[in-house]
Amino acid sequence: MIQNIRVAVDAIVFGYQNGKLYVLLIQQKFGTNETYWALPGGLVGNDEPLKEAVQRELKEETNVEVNYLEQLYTFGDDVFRDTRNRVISVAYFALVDSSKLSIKADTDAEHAQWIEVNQIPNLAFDHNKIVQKAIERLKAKLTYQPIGFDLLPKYFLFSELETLYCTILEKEIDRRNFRKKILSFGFVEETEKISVHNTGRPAKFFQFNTQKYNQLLQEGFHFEIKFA
Amino acid sequence: MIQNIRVAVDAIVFGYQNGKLYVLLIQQKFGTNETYWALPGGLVGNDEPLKEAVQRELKEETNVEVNYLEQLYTFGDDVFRDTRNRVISVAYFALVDSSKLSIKADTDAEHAQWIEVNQIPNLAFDHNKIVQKAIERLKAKLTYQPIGFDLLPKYFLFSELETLYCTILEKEIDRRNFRKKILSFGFVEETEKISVHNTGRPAKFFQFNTQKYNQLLQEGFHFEIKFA
DNA sequence: CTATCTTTGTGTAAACTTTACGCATTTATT
DNA sequence: AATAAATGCGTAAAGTTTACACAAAGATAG
Repeated sequence: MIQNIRVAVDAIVFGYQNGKLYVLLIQQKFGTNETYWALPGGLVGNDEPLKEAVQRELKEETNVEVNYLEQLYTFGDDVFRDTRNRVISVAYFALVDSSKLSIKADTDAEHAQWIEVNQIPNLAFDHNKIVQKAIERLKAKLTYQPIGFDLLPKYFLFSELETLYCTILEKEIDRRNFRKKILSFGFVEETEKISVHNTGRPAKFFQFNTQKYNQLLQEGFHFEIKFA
Repeated sequence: MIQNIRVAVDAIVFGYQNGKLYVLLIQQKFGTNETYWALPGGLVGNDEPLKEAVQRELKEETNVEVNYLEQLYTFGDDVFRDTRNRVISVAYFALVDSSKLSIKADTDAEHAQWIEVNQIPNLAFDHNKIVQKAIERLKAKLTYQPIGFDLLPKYFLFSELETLYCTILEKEIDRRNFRKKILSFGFVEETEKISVHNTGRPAKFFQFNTQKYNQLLQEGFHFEIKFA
């Protein structure tokens, strides 16, 4: 018996801006009239590593390069997901910072769009399920890995970091305890830069020190943020 | 271009007994003399869900039925893993309780064996890497999900649970604090049964109450055991 | 030019958890 | 009866988290 199964990759790319969480989707035409929303992705090349396939598809379909990329889950229990051929899909979870939220509408990227997570339409195949799983992963990871910083620009305000956590975790967090906790880790550093907004006391910009974080990891440090 | 990639599943099945952690491996013959150790697994059927494929292969090759099964990771970046054809492998992570550590040598199961994790030989393909990843997952999960109980018989002694944690996490844990912590959760219950061993005070058998655990989960409970 | 608004930045006391042990209890063995 | 080995219970000190109060810095309006 000859095995006849296709292998695809899909990407769930999250972006964050102004208290809102977005997912990168593409609009595809099926036939003449019908359009579908779907996750960026496609078939894997014969000699192409999975991770490279995701990056290639993202580049081709959306012209986005990600800050963070990890495998999420392989969806392959739905045997008749696609009616023509069996396809199993290796889904990847990715993050970009807000500077990339404006997609440069190159090549094929014209149908790519950032959609707010609570406004996601019906997607093709089992893509809604995949997005759901990705959101759960994002929520979980936020509390035990410092991935929140990959969703923010290099220099950010503490209030931005805090609002990001509140938005994604859908929780109220005490501003003062949050700041104390994060600063106690020692890998988020004050910079000289100062933000001047129209109202309130000017705030210092902070940055994530990757080197310091890695050093702490080696010393057995374990990142964790919990809020009841 | 036609895609020509095979899809396989592999299982990393852990078992525990008397302070030792084991992995289920199979011995395969290549040609006449050479034997290889490998993880149980094989190609997925055209209309077969991934999870069912793992269970089928396990049954066929080892005659073992698992207590716990979850997807681990999809290994597909090593393009020339197998020299003939590209194969991507969806690895599953599984647990059995000690009652199953004696394999009934049925059918094809004669070449299956439980090997202690720190005595694992060189395995076929990238299977050593896969096992390593599975051990990491096991260590991590032990601290945030009550999966330790799937490695023990229905009725177990506190000292067994404690030694299991010490063995797998490779840490010293204070016996008294461990007991207090676990009992405080409320889903590990004392039974009437009493163990009489050759030495020391007889100990009560305990059991995991799944129903109680699920109820707590619904109330927002989050399992966690940390030990510095 | 001072009062007010808004957001940032620092501190501190109470409640809760974790850690580190001490010791009594129950059996088998000498 | 004394000893050894493992179980079972308790408590004080150290550390963390939670809840909340208030000062500081700039913008704006009167």
